[in-house]
Amino acid sequence: MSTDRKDEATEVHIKNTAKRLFFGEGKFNATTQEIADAAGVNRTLINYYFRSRDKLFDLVFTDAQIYEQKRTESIIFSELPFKAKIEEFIDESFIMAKEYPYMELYMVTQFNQGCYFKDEEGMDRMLKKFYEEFEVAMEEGLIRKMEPIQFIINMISLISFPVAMRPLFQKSMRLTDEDYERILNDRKQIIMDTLFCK
Amino acid sequence: MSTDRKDEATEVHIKNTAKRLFFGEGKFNATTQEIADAAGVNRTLINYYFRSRDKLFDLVFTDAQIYEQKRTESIIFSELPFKAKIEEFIDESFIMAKEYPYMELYMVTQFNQGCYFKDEEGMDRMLKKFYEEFEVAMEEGLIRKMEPIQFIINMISLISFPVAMRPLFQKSMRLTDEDYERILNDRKQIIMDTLFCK
DNA sequence: TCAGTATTTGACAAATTTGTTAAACAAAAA
DNA sequence: TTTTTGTTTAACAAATTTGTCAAATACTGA
Repeated sequence: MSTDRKDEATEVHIKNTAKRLFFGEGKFNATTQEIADAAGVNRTLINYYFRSRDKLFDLVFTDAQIYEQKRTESIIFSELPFKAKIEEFIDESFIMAKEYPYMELYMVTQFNQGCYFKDEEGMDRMLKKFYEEFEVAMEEGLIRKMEPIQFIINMISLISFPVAMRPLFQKSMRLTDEDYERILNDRKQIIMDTLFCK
Repeated sequence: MSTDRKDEATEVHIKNTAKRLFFGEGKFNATTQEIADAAGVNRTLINYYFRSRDKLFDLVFTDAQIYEQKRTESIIFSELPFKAKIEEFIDESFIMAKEYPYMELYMVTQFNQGCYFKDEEGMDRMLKKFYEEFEVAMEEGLIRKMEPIQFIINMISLISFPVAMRPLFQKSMRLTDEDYERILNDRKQIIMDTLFCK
């Protein structure tokens, strides 16, 4: 039977290992051998469970995309007030970034290689809802006047870039691991202050 | 002779083509054959001029790093007032980003693979100078109170991320090329408004 | 022109990586 | 136990990619 515990364990274990290598360690070009070694399994099991290297890559990419969207959706359609939603999003993003600092970078490189976006409808629904609440917040003077898309770009940039670019920032500015951890911890407040007027 | 025009032409031409593929088109894993084809030369010329694929990659990486640092240095040590320096930096960055949108992304992936930073001394001099002027600007109430490093991270994030992440943003938010061009053009003002109080 | 030097090319070898297959092995059902 | 099904392994083949080398070509200065 293809649904017993053992089967799933190995299949899921390989996928999780790939996820860790891609998103956690930034090894975007891991070979099947490297993934198998990291998972402690025979290399050909990757072919057995996923047919090909590409199929495994696609699967991890799609999974991450869907997961991210679900996460964002649950915040946007929650009952929190606008500003609290943003705080929640920052918190969640930092938790995610702690485990998978290179995820966004990986997504971009995949999109560059011609991957396409999965759930366009869901994204449309989210953006519509966000735009509505954004308009209200702007009226209330919570945010400087600007296009909602610019606010979204600002927000995601301020959250994701420092995490994704950590090796570059840290090396070029000669910061220790402790320095950078502290800097990241301070960022939530900095980002809120930067995004909101009051 | 190894310094005549023809020699340099081919060598520089190959290097520029590699630069275009990496930084301009985001093809971080271009093979020697792909680079040679794009340059319209025989593949083995890459070995003739650069010994190995790795050496060529290193060279492009180092060149870009030095160029970026020089560019930043000339702004920081110019006679402009603080705020004008930031404006200048944004302008220059967008010009650069227009030709090489994936440069920063490439730098990060290279750093991830263990590349090291070249001119640490020069960077220290720049940071020292920047921190001094930053303190003054903060005293004058031009900027909200924060660590200078946080300001730098904010600035670079707001400038670079939207360019590097363009394929992701554009696809996930269903924006046309024209839409995104316009959004980027509006960003200089948005960034200045976001970074400065007055 | 001609010798000497630098550049370019194609053929080849080596290394790396992926995917297939048949056989061994393990677990569950008959 | 035997059969059946699903899982794991090693050996092999194929594809891709890199690097070397000798021969061919182009260029330079005497």
